[in-house]
Amino acid sequence: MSEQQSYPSVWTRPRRTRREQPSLSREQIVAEALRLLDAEGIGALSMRRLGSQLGSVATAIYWHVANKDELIELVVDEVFGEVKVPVAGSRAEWREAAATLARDWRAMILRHPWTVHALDEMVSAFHGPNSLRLSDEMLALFEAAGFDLLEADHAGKTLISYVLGIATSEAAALSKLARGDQSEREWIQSLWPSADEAARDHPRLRALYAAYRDADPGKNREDSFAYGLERVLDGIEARLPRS
Amino acid sequence: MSEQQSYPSVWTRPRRTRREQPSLSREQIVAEALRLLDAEGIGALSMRRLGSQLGSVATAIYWHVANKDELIELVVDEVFGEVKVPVAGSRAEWREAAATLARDWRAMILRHPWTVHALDEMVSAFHGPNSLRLSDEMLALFEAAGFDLLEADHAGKTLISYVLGIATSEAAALSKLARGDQSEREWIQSLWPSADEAARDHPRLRALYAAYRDADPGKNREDSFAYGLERVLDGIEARLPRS
DNA sequence: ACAATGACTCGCACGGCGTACAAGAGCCCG
DNA sequence: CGGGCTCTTGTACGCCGTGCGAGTCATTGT
Repeated sequence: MSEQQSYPSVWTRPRRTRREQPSLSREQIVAEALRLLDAEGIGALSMRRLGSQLGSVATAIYWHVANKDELIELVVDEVFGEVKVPVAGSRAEWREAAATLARDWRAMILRHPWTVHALDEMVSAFHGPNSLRLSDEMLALFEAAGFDLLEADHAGKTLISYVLGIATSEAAALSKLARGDQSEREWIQSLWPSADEAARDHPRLRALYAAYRDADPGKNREDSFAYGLERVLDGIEARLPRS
Repeated sequence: MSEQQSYPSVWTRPRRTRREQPSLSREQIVAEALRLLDAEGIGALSMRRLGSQLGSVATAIYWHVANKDELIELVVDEVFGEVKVPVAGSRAEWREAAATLARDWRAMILRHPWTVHALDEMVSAFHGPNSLRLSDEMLALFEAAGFDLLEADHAGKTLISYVLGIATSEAAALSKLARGDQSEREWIQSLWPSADEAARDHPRLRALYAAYRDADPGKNREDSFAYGLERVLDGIEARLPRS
């Protein structure tokens, strides 16, 4: 469909497939964009590339989508759809439900680290159906725990700010690694010169690096996330009206 | 210096200013880049634009800086330099010191909302001198409070993850507004259709929007940040060995 | 039966981008 | 005087997003 060889005769030219349905659709475009983003990161998503991946051309996309930003908004709302909010009937269940939500949200960001580079579009995507649902369900979760509406909003924002902050750092590092600038070995090695340099003026940093020297970085990130999550939940739980 | 008119005579042509010192320097380039970023956002920073702003051309910059990413790393470390960590002698002072640090850090991000789009470069910039100092001083702050090295690291990461997460959201919204896509009035109006839409399926969201209807958005953000900050500090403080 | 409309797709062109590369220009040291 | 060092410039390449007009169907109105 994309190759334009010149056919020698009308007869050999393939009859235009009757247009049973449009060859492009918004869903198809969004799906392929998501595939590209997950596979190769934000740098690989260009309208030209996306068009050819769809067996078409860049400009054809503009019928279905206003511009690239809008396309990314759609993809962002799509991945918001992957986060499910657990329902908690009792206050006892609330803490575990909130923790599960936080872990799922972080996992979603780490599955799609390019979201980190789409923050502008995320602002708009917050009006998408999936993020509206997410916000609403989260509000419900915190209300069920015993907060009134406004404090439920604040508490929820607190939790997701923590998740967003830490997952964003992780995702940025991971996607930088994944883009193949350097392997994990080289990454650590590139750290050591500045660590030595730092040793002169910053003894605490040196001690910290030494402590992390031979640890599994993935496990470190998990532990660090889990630690902070407990602290944030502690702080929020302390505000709950005593049962 | 950038205009290349042909002079009619050797005499009218300005004598090449003897090169007392190079006409460009890394410091100068970084400073001008920062000015551009603060004034017009990340979209306005192109090597060509920066070059002409410096009375030169884009390619001249590459003598002083390897590439655009490295330039941004330098600017990012520069703004890290704006954050000062208060020293806390006693445990009693720790909480206020940590809160001050968090507020300063957020203020820095809101002063330079483009940092939000430079996350990849921030990962590298974490090896810059200013961020090393920042990390070290923060570690010291949490150690002084009574944590051992590793928990000080975790607790510090928790606090800055929260700050980063919430300030990032704020900055993304602010810089999108600032880019003039729409005024604050239009922004709120553009919210209402989707709020009405949301009302159908998401009654809690509607109630929340109504509650925020006539409030000052700036103050809301302040309150929200302050609330979460207290919760996070509560959660961390609860882990301190009892005095 | 035929024309008109609307839904899509495509080709072309514009102005911008980062940056590789090579040629200069001014200066210092021999 | 001449070579080499430091720094600046011009040119060029291959990308990018997207506005615009022309083309290609399927459907609808007459």
